[in-house]
Amino acid sequence: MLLRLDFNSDVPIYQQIRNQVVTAIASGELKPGEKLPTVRALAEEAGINMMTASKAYQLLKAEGCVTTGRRDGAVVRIPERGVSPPTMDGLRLRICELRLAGMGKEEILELCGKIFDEEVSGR
Amino acid sequence: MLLRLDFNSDVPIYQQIRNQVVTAIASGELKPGEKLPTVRALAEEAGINMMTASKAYQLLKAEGCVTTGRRDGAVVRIPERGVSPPTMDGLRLRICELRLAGMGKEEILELCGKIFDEEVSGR
Amino acid sequence: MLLRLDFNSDVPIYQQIRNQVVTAIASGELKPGEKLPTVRALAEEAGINMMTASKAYQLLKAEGCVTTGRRDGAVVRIPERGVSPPTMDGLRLRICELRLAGMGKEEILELCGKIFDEEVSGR
Amino acid sequence: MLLRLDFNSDVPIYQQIRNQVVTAIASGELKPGEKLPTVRALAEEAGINMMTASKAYQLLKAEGCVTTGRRDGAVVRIPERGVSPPTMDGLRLRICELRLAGMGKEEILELCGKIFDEEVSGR
DNA sequence: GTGGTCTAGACCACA
DNA sequence: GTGGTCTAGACCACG
Repeated sequence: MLLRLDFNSDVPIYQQIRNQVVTAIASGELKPGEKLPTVRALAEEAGINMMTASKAYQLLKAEGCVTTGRRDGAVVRIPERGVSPPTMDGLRLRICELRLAGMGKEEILELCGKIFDEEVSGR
Repeated sequence: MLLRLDFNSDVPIYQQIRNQVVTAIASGELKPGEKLPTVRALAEEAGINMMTASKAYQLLKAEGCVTTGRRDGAVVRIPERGVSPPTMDGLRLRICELRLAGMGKEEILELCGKIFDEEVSGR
Repeated sequence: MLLRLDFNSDVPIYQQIRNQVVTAIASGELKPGEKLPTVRALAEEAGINMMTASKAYQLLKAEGCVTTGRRDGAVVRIPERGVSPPTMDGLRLRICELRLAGMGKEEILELCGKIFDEEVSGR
Repeated sequence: MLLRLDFNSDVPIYQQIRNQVVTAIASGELKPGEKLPTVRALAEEAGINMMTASKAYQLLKAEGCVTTGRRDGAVVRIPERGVSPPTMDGLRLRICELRLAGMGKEEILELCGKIFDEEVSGR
């Protein structure tokens, strides 16, 4: 899995990592049981600090997307939790933005369907 | 239009304002040509710093959602720009999160349609 | 409020801080709305790093015991959450330990009542 | 006696073992004089490192909950020591957490009594 | 001036 | 060798 980090973004690096891992799991690129790089390896690969990498893993752990044991490093999991309020709020906002960009209901649904198919094609 | 600000949120105040204005325009609660309060008035009403209110308007102006006249007045308009990359990225992320929360394509599309109907009912 | 940190303890410093704040809130020493020192002030007072102090506040924030805004620093809150599983597990373990120390049911209940009265006397 | 280890927990494996043995003794599931598996056997059964198993036994021995013979054998005993400070501190913390979760004195005592009855029923 | 983020190191408990 | 913790600084967004 290849990370694409934007160091100039307002989005914290650890959040970018979290987002990309979430996306990768949803798309099937990362499968349950698969091992993620160690914090050290990730930090070196991505050219970031260990603590930043660690924080990303802690976020993912708190969401139930990975388990970080003392044995295996970080391992991918499928979380059991339902939809979180931030997810709903974010979705609502994006749909409003699409509406403002001139899209109608059908267009939006088509777009969402297309995104779903693209992202989850591998699964 | 009533602003609901959460001062404990991680989302910056100015961003909350921007989001709520965007949502209000999308829902038809705010209509093109309608005048928004001045920066000063908004700051007083909401109990926030003038710089914060100003920043929110700047954001909205940059997105083409308002036009700001000579003084502080801001007038609602419908932006002409298409869908922005952040919007697309955000939407993609939310859909991945829904997928990870266990929802299938049909459920997600249904949810999006429901949100659209709720938010844009007034228009 | 005075913090007593044991730098030789296995319990992480940020956890010690969290525990003492929780105890202080329960005892009424800290009241809702009361302001906690800034991370910088706390770090200096306690002779610890800013990030350690910050982590303690983040823990408390995640538990709903404080709100850390960009305006006021950290402010004490009464959390709305119910009893967490770790609390129950910890309580269960301690009761077993008391049993093993030779205490009977009545003695244990008396002890718990005494602790409650001591800790929550100020409230 | 069946160990239930959570390798994803933040609680160290050896501590989990210690806790469960303590609980088992308190509940009467393990009786004084009863033999525990050797370090080697325990490690194999539970799929853990021998050092981890050994550390758990060392903990229990230090607390007076087992006596270890010449080889690896460990025999259950009832400790003579009184209540340890960590136990008291932990109990105090849990009671504060319960208080913060909104429980009153009566509720807490009732809960403690219920836990006692459940855990120590077999004795 | 606040908390949030990040860096570049170090030490330690765990396994 | 892993992740967790901590330090001593720095920069930045927010207000």
